[in-house]
Amino acid sequence: MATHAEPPSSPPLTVRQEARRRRILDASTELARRGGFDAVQMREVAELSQVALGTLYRYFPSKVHLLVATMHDQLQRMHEDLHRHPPSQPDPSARVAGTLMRAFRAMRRDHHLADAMVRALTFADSSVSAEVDAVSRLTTTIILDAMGPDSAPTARQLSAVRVIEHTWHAALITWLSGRASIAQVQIDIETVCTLLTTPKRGPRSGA
Amino acid sequence: MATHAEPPSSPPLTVRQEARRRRILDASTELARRGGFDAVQMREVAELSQVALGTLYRYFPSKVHLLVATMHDQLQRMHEDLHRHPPSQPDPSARVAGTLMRAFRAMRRDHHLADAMVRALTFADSSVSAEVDAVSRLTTTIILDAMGPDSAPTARQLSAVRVIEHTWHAALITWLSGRASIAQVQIDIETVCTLLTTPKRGPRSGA
DNA sequence: CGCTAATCTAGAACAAGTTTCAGGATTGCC
DNA sequence: GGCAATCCTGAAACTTGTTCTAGATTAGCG
Repeated sequence: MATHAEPPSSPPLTVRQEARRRRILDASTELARRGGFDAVQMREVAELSQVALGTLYRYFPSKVHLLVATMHDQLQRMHEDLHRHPPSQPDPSARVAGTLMRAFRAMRRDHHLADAMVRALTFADSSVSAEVDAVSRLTTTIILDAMGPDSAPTARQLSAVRVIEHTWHAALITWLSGRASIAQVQIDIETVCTLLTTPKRGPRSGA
Repeated sequence: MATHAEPPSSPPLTVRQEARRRRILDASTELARRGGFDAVQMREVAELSQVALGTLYRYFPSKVHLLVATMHDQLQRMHEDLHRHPPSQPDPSARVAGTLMRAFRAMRRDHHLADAMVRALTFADSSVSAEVDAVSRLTTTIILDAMGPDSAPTARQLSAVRVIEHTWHAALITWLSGRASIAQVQIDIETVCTLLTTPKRGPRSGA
């Protein structure tokens, strides 16, 4: 399976097509940076990336597809960055919280871009599930990387990672819409990350 | 403060205005039940509720406002229902999980309606924050009710409730878009609810 | 090179959310 | 009952996501 969903059809893209796709993603990122979700207008993306509107829709069948792909693109950058400078806290759960807070700082630097990407991600319906799944898998990978290669994660920890992702997205949303402060987001992330180092109680899957 | 945001301005609504508002909410609910978010078209809502389009916009300044208000309306019904038949599990955390699973069953019965309400809730931007906040407060109330009147919740538990709400919304989204099974949603909810009965570790606020 | 299929372009057209406006109906108030 | 302010109606207009069409361009291939 490819790292990202292939735009038009199965065959590999030509060089020019790859370049078009990149121009489109860059235009999307740039417009999102300027004004968030609303500023990413399909006509403007087409113009800025020097591509006809119909072509844009051939590469990304909807605005939401485009923005989810943009998020995937940005996440990949962050993933590489994390490989270069991995979190250094001693505790796995603290490393995960630290990683998410680092991502959060990046979002704060570009809150318009964050707005566009996160709104698209949560607004996506089933027609975008493949692309959203790709983003979700990448996020999971980033969190598991932050936990460290120590031991294989327990079933309980995998459940915790799911809940951490849920909380991460929902906390971002409340922050983006101005209903939660930065401090509140931090508390929420730290709270949910304690799930990683909690003694098993309900579930049957102990380490 | 009123339980719901007043539609046009501050003064209390006349009887006819109250009736209009109710017709609009009912029309919204009915259309959402039929076909989810996309089926709630403002022109159709106006027609079905026998109100001019301009009037609809006077009561609810956008489609998202309307659907968030619809969610608030439905949550109030569920809240009353819970008062009549409160959850009976012995453990507070199990009562919360049970309550959310009951809500989830209601959503499964009307998954189109759930789609419309939840998508609107998470798509809402800052212009809807007052209304979204009202929904959030009501949800918090429902969860705290489920925990029981025993003792006042600790600070740690209040943080846990926030994270539970985050997880609840995000898990619903993944289910609605077909990326998570019913069983998976249940696991996520049960996982996050263990936060309520976890020994304090990071925070300083012990019971 | 010349052919064919796929792709790309420009632009019109369509759909649904939102805004606007002129005029009629209701309401509050004296 | 009459007056002013507000609200409501009906319809058109505007915006932006999406689709469609007809004609270039390009890619792959003999």
